[in-house]
Amino acid sequence: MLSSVIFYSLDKAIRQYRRMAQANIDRAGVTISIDQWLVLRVIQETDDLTQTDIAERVFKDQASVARMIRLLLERGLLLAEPLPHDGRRTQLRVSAEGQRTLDAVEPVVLSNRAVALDGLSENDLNTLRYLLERIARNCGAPTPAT
Amino acid sequence: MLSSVIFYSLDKAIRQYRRMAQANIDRAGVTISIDQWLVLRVIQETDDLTQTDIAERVFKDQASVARMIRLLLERGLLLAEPLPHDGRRTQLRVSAEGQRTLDAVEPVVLSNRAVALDGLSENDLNTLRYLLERIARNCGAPTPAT
DNA sequence: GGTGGTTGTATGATGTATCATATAGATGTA
DNA sequence: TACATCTATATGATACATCATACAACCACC
Repeated sequence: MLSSVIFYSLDKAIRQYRRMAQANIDRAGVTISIDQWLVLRVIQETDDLTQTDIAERVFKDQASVARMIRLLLERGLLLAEPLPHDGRRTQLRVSAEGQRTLDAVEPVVLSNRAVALDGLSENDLNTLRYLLERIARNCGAPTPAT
Repeated sequence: MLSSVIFYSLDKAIRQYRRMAQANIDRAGVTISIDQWLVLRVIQETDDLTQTDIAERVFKDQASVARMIRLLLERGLLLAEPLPHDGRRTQLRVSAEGQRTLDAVEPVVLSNRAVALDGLSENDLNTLRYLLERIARNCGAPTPAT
C-alpha cells in the first residue's frame, strides 16, 4: 500500500512543508513564493552567478529560474544592468524592496523550520540528511545503458 | 549554506528520484507521467473513490486530480460511466489499454525504487519513514492562531 | 578574421500545484 | 415542499517543472 512506499512519505513531507511555509509567508503579509524567495536569497548571497549556476544551487531547471527571475524583475525585487564584458548576461542585484522582502521573510522561514522539525534531534537531522543525500546520489547517476 | 538545510536535501532527493523514474518510464516506451500513473493505480485498486478521496490518497489537490483524470480519459487509459444514484459522479474504471500501461510500468517502478534505495537497510528505511512522517505531521496542523 | 563549438538566456509546449470560485446534484430540516 | 447546506466536480488564474529548441554572444583555433 501507498503508505509503505518511502517516496510517498517523502512527497508528503515536502508538500506539507511547502504548504505550511507558504501559508505563513502569506499570513505575514509578504507577497512572494518560496521558490522566488529562494532564488532571491541565492542572488543576495552571490550576485555574479549565471542562471545555470543559480539553477544548480536551488536544484531547479534553468528554464524555471529564467522565468522566476523575470517575475522578480517585474515585481521590482531584483535589478538587472547589462554586463560590459558579456553581452548575454546581466548583473543581477537585489533591490531595496527585495531586501525588505528578504528581511521580512527571514524570521518566518526560521520559524517554519523550527515548527517542521519539532521533536527531531540534531542526530535525527544528520541521519535524515545522510539518507536523503544517499537517495539523491543513487538517482543522480546518468543512464547506465550507453 | 543551502546544503545544511534539511529541506533542500528533501527537495533534491525527491526531484532526482522523479527525474530518474520518469526517464526510465520514458525509456521503457510507455507514455505516462508518474503522477498520472499513480492516480491510475489508485483507481485500479479501488474504483469507487471520489476525486477528493483519490486526492487524499496521493497527497494531491482535488483540482490536480480532476485534470489528471481528464487526461487519462482523453488518452483512453480510463473509462467513465455515469453513476445512477449520484448524478455528480461517474464510475471510473481502468481500461484494457490502461491495464496494459500499468503492467508495463510496474517493473520499471520496482526497479526505480531498488536503484534509489540501494545501500539503505530496512532499518534505514524505517528511520527515514518515521522522520518524514513526523515532519509531515508537524506541518500538517492548521493555523494555530484562531 | 572567419568558422565551429560552447555558453547564457529566452521561450514554446505540456503537465502539475494551489487557491478560489462556479455549478449542479444531494440532503436535511423547518 | 422549499430552502439552506453540503458534496462532487470543473475551471480560471498564476506559478513552477521539464524538455526541447532558438538565438545570440563568446571563445578557440586555423
